[in-house]
Amino acid sequence: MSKLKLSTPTPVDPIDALLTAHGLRKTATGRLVLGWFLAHPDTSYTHAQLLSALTDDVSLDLDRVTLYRLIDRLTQVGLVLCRVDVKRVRRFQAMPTSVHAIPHFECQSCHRDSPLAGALKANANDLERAAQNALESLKALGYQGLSMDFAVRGVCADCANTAPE
Amino acid sequence: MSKLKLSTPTPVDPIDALLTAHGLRKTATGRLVLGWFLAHPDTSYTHAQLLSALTDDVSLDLDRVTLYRLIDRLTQVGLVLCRVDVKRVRRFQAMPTSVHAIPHFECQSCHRDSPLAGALKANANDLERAAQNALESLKALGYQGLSMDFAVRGVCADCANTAPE
DNA sequence: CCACAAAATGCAATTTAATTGCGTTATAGT
DNA sequence: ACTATAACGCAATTAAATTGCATTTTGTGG
Repeated sequence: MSKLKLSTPTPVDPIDALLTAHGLRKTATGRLVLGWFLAHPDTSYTHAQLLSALTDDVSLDLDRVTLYRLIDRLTQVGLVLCRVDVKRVRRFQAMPTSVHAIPHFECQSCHRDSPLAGALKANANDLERAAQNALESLKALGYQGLSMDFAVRGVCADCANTAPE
Repeated sequence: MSKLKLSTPTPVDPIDALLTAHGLRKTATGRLVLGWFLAHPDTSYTHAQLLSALTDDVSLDLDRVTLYRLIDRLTQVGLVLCRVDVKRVRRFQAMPTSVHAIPHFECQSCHRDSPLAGALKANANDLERAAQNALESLKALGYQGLSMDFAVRGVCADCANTAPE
């Protein structure tokens, strides 16, 4: 089998490609940070966690503010997903490519955030299907980089029982 | 028609009843604040908004910290719903009695938070039904004061089009 | 390859929501 | 009425995130 000449003589780094495709510059930190997110899909980090992870694991030494601004750029163009957790802290992760709604419960008494997969056994599938369809509709309308978050808030059974009556 | 003697000689204020039923004391501020929430269902307030609303409309003059702690108590027992908005600020409202999932979209580019009712025309009903069923399951399991929040995050069509390409 | 405008970086100072400590006052239960 | 406990008010503090500004790096056009 004969060797094929690559269409691009200089092989393109997929991360660089993403950066330029979204109008961002190819800086050392930009590559490392986006690389980190892509290497850890489905995991979300606070700004502080990300900062220490980068310094420890990638020995990237950058300023807090620089990281804030870089993350801002990444979220603005839809490469990174940002949500605010129950403790009012932003959490960042790679924008998922295929998404499902993962229902979770936030107890206002014990402040625990727990998945509802177990409690919703029967309904989970319906919910998932409805959510997927909704997502498709939005995509068709031009929305990009979609991620769903289905939250239920209240008082969990444990706290309700421990309650004053 | 003869007058009936009330079962409770001293008529019970519904707000007082709620307070005691949830193990809270009947203080002047507690009554006023819970009263305000119940008088404005489906409307959420930040701590600052609530504070000025109370001083302006009910001429209740209380300390910031006191309001924080009072709201904490009300949310802990499930009388008040607390969520964190996209600007990382807590928003409080009366815990809804009958709830539906109101899908909304948070754009990570323009930071607008818009309802998805329009965009989801076709899917809204399915989603609503699935959500309602899920809620019923949770109620049966002992969860209390349930409220749903269905959030979709990403880049809205407007921002995606204005993008660098 | 060089120059120059625009974007990215680092550091210091600041903003804002929310929390903690503590002495005082009001409420509930006996 | 009396007492333990919860609620209150004030001052000080915490923690995440933002802003301003001077300096360096990146992309682009000659």
